[in-house]
Amino acid sequence: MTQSHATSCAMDSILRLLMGPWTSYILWILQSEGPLRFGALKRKVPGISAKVLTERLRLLEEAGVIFRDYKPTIPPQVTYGLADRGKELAEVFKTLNTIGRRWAEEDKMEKAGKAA
Amino acid sequence: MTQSHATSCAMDSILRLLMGPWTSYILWILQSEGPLRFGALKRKVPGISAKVLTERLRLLEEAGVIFRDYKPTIPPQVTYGLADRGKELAEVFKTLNTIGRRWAEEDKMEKAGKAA
DNA sequence: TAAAGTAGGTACTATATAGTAACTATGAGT
DNA sequence: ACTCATAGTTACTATATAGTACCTACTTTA
Repeated sequence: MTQSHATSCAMDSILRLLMGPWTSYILWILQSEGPLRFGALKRKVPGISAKVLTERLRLLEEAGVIFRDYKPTIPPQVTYGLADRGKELAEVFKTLNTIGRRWAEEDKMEKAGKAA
Repeated sequence: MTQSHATSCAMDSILRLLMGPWTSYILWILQSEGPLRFGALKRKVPGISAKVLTERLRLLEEAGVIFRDYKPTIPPQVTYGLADRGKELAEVFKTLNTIGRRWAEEDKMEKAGKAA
């Protein structure tokens, strides 16, 4: 049995989406830099391959978290940006980020205390 | 290059923790049912193996999200429950859950609208 | 004497998927 | 004629890890 049985809550589908590799980083960039073209976005996420970036963007678009604006010029122009749902998520991100920072702080203090 | 390079933000480590298989489900149960013994918890997460449950619990404990209370009786009694950090996360969970539910609602409406 | 329950640990396998490299069409520039 | 850029796609490989099955020590109960 795979875990799909047990993942009944709505939150889980969001987590599953967000947790793909690079995903949170991609959203973070789109949130802080605004809409970007594929190539520009790829350059902002050093190390990601076109394949994986495409994969992630497709999933995020399908979930309605980002929009995709395709202009069939030559060469084509494809722009990605946060949709309403993405902006909603960005708020939660900020909370998680704050919590994460505080935890890291606490852990550091704890370690320093033990070392003393 | 693996993605570790790119995951600089604090939020990411939390997401990475939460997203392990079953993890959010485990936390959800501990939040709604209170502290549970290993066996009881395992029974509440149908389909999970002892190995994976142990693995997840260890990670959550290491992150300070849950506590582990070990009593070396025979047979041993080990109780797990939400620590302060876990309760903090539970708040974010509720937000995500609400958002997830609304999205699912919206998606359903959308689909119904298209079908008509 | 044997089975069952506790809380796991160990060894192995199977599979999903991240990563790599090469390829697509089109046009612009030199 | 050749290269570069765009926005991907396709085919292949490599690896991390979820899953399965079996093991531990000890006691209680039948």
